[in-house]
This record gives sequence, structure tokens and C-alpha cells, in this order.
Amino acid sequence: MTDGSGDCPILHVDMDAFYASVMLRDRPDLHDQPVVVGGGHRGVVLAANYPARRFGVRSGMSGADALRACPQAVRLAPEFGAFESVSRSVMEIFRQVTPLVEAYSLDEAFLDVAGAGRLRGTPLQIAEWIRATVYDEQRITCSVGLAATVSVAKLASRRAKPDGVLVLPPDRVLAYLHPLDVGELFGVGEKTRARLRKLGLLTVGDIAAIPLPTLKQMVGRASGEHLHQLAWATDRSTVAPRSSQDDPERSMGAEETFSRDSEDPDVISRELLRLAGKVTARMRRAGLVGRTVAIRVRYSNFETITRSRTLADPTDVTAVVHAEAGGLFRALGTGRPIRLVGVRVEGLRPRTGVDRQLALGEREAGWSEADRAVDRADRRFGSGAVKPATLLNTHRP
DNA sequence: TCTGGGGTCCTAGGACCC
DNA sequence: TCTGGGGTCCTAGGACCC
Repeated sequence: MTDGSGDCPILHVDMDAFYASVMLRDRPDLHDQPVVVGGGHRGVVLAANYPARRFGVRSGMSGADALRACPQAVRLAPEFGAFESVSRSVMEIFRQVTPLVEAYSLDEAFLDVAGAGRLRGTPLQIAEWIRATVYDEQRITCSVGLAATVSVAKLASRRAKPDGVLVLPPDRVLAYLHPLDVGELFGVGEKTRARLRKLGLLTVGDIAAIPLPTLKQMVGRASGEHLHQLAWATDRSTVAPRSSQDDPERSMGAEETFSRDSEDPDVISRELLRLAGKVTARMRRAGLVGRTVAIRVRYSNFETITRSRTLADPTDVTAVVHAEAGGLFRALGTGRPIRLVGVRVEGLRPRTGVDRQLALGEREAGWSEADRAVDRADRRFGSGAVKPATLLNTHRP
């Protein structure tokens, strides 16, 4: 190990402007123009390429704000199928290096290459191999941060962007970290940053200088612990690939913003049914059942509330989830225009299949059978081939 | 044309049990 | 009769991430 990356086996790989890069692969004519993905009617910007960023366009901005910042930007509708496909291919490239790949999102992953050394060279050489291979195979660029812990690797990749590499070895990390603004830390957003500033904590070094018990008193037990670790770069140095078997998702949900606010109970009930169907179909595909049904309602003034109820038995039955969601919604009362509704099922666990049929009443067993028939039709004829009568001849909101 | 959709984790209060 | 505490579950909200 002669390139100084030997003590930095944790890699954070982050695609550059991922959605925009994928959309532009087959549009070389647009490469030097500002391009925005998403941000249509009532939507936000999902990604902006670097030319657009020069005008101040950022992901998360409303489409209207983006247009104001850069009126000449080309707007493209996102193609999630393509994003998912590229993501799968890229993750496969990572797994050629090590099985220790933690997919953090479609376009980011942590890798632990400590055990990969002999075959592939130093962590830095591995990072460069990954960057070259991703570009060769997918024609998109990525940036890689290398460090001894995951949060520092993530900071490093951000600083390396676009199309770069940065190594932050342990003996240099505190000198790098401590002058940074607290807002740079992973997990410190706008609100926490403002709160820390009020407490006189402006830089990461300020946080590091506070004794842990005092810090906990100031910001709470978990946050204090978390911030202390980040400030001293003593956070997690392991990478945990998530296996669906012993570590399933905690919750699954679906939500949708109406194209126009609605207070029509029929419109909302139909939407709750559609969302419940979408969520439970995903649960059945993943072999999961859940006990808590939650709804989310966003009113036209953006006030957002959640209501939830825990069932006696876990379920993956569309009709059961829809009935609970409808009950929770009706309990809110009516009369306020609604912008968004969502349905989420929490407390997920693998379906065992044994206790289930016994626990189900006759009626629910019937619904469950109906769900499975719909799933089979969806697999044969494509999603949405079969739907409840109330969803026929209606427009999606 | 102001503010998407998918998640995770934490906090806090009340219920309930020991 | 009065007093105390710990642990867990449930619900609602909020912060944060991509």
C-alpha cells in the first residue's frame, strides 16, 4: 500500500447527477445545456445536470422555482425503469469487488474493500477501477470517497464531485472535519443546524469540543451520541448488506399528490383503494405482512397529519388495509381541501403462511384469494390488468 | 405552476403491566 | 393506604436522507 489509501477500506460511491446522467446518455446534443429531470405540474426537481446547477437549480426545488432560476433549461420527465435498471447494473459492478455492498439508494452505495485487497490492489486502485468500469459499461460518471468510517467516506465523495476521488485517511480526518460547518454533517439538516447555531455551535470542531454528557443534554440522547461520533469520526466502520430474509423493510407506503386539491370523499376513497392495492401488492411480492396501517393527509395549506391503527393480526390483504385507511380518514371529518393522501403499512415481518389461514376469518380468506388472483393477472398481463370496479373509468389524480 | 415520493429513526406522552 | 419505578406497546409528529 503505497498510495495512502490503505487505512481507508470504506468506499462511498455516488453517481453524479444520477437521474440527469441516465436521461442524457442518449442525448449528446443536450450535454452542455441545462437539463432538469422532474419538476412538472406540482412537482419538484429530481435531478439537475451540472450546467443547470450553475444557474442555482437544485434537486428538491419546485418546478416553478427551477424555471425562474433557469428559464432556458430543458425539462425531461423521469424514466424510473431506466434508473432502476442502471442502478442494478452498477451495484453488480460493485459486487464484483466485494460482497460487502450496502446499497444506500438507487445511486449510492457503501463498500467495504478491506478483504478485497490482495486481488484488486489498494482501496484507491479499486475506486478507480470502479469509476472506469461504471463509465465503460453505463456511460455515466461517479465519484468515490474513501475513509475509515462510513460518514467520512460520504463526506469525501461529496467533496470529490463531480467525477472525482477523495481519500480522507484517519491521520488527516480531524483536521479536515473540524473547520467544516455543522450543516455538512450527515444527519444535520436545516432545522438541526439552526438549533446548533443558536447554541453557539457553528463548526464540527465546536461540537467536538463539548463533553458528551453536555452535548446530550443540549440536543437529546441519541442526537448527542450521533453528533459526537461524527465530530470525532468514530462512527460505524462496517458495511451491512441488507438481506430481505432476516432484515426486511420496516414499512412500505405509497402516496400521491392530486393534480388538483380535492375534498370529494369518493375521489379520496378511490385513491386510498388504489394506494392500498399498490402497497399490499408490493408486500405480497416481497412476502411480507404488517400490523399497523397508517394514512397521511396533506391539506391545501401543506399542513400534514398522520393517523395510524394497529391491527390484532398482520395482513397483506388489500381490502383490509383499504378498510382501515378509509376508517382513519373518515375519523378526520370532512370539509377541508386535500392536496395529498398516502397509505403506509408498518411493522412488517415475513409472512409465515402457517398461522395465517387459521387466523383469518372466512371473509378475509376470500379477499386474500382475490388478491392473489389479481397478482397472477398482473404478472401475466401487466400491472393494472385487473382492478376493482370502483377504479374503472377513472383518471388517476 | 411554490413545495414529490420513497423511506428511516427519534421523541414524547399515555396506557398497561409487573 | 400511599408511593415509586421500570419496561413495553401504541400513537402522533417531526427531522432527515435520497
